[in-house]
Amino acid sequence: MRVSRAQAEENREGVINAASRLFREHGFDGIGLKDLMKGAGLTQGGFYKQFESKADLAAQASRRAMEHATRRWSSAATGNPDPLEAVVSFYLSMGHRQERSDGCPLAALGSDAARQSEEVRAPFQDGIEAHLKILDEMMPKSESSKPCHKAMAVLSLMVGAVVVSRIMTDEDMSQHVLEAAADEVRRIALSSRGP
Amino acid sequence: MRVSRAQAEENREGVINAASRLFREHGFDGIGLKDLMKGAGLTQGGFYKQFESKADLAAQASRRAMEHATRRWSSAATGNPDPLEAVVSFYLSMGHRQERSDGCPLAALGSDAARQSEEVRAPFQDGIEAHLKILDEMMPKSESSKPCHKAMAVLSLMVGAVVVSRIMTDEDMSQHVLEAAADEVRRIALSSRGP
DNA sequence: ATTATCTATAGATCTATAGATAATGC
DNA sequence: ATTATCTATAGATCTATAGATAATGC
Repeated sequence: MRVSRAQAEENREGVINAASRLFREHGFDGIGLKDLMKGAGLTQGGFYKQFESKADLAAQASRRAMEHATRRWSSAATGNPDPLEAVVSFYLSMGHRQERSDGCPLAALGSDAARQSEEVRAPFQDGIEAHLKILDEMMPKSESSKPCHKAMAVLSLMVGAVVVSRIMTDEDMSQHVLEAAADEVRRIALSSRGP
Repeated sequence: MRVSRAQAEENREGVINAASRLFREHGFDGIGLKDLMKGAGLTQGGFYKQFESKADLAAQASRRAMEHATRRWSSAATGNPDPLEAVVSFYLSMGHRQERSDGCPLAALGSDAARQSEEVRAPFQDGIEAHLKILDEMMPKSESSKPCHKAMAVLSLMVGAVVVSRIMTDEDMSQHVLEAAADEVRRIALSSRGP
């Protein structure tokens, strides 16, 4: 029954990784400890030897998910002639709309996260800052505006568009929302970029 | 114990109204039938004489909340010299950020709604269309673009900003996000409005 | 007589804990 | 001997149903 320390650590990571997907799919309140552990091939009983509480796992799984999302933005941006377009084209796509469990945690858990304790919201705060930093690099350098001003608007627009798009039952309108958001993101990035 | 038919109908409405607030506060999975009924001063037992299921109440409460939100936009807009500014100033405010249970259902329940059945998502779809119609009136008339193109981007931006703003633990940044979104909404509305 | 609401309960599931089991690590 | 994971369980809560109660509506 007992496994090596290395294996135990691997199992713990497995739970966090599974939870990062399962929470995005079902919400923090939509899945129980039994299924979270089963997601990593374990049983419920070991949970409290690995984590302080369900909120503790929620916090760690959210951090994992946000870091993964940040890396995805980062790698889409670096080495691309048009970094913003690269991000827009995967984020504001019907593919992203459909795969909640592997997509942006802000869109999948945003409304849920707002209801959580600081413990759970903190990793989102950090992840948002990391996203803004990446986005800000792509924005026109306007000396007058406050830090990340445009990046904040663009992130809000992108997250909001995916949330709204996922709610809609009308698939055509749903896609139209993503396209409208993409067009506007491009306009924001172009604005005042000239001389 | 039995009450008049008029009172019974009033009680039913009371449950829907209470639920429309309580779901926004706690999420669809974050509150049970007992507390939903208690919100209207009733006990759990009568629930299934009033509603088909919890999802049925979720759908009706969501419709009620979306209709209320639409009226709020509508009344802020009509009779105001600058309708968009009127909507922006209540929607993208710290006051709205803080009062989840009386605020926009899209921001409070967006991520949750995306996980629900069509039955529950349909009232959101209808409410989104109603919001877009109001917003579209305020947008510059561009003959070339598709219907509600800019309105869709503005709605996404506003919803996303409130969602992101509510997640953030850093209050200053949280307010900054709302301000950045407000600035960008104004820019979008102004763009290509000139000759 | 009908029925709106109540109390009570079934059966499932939730978070969390206790103690057994069996393999690691010393 | 220690400990990672297991089975089992406590106690609360969840959705949903059954049947009692008491007031309305005919």
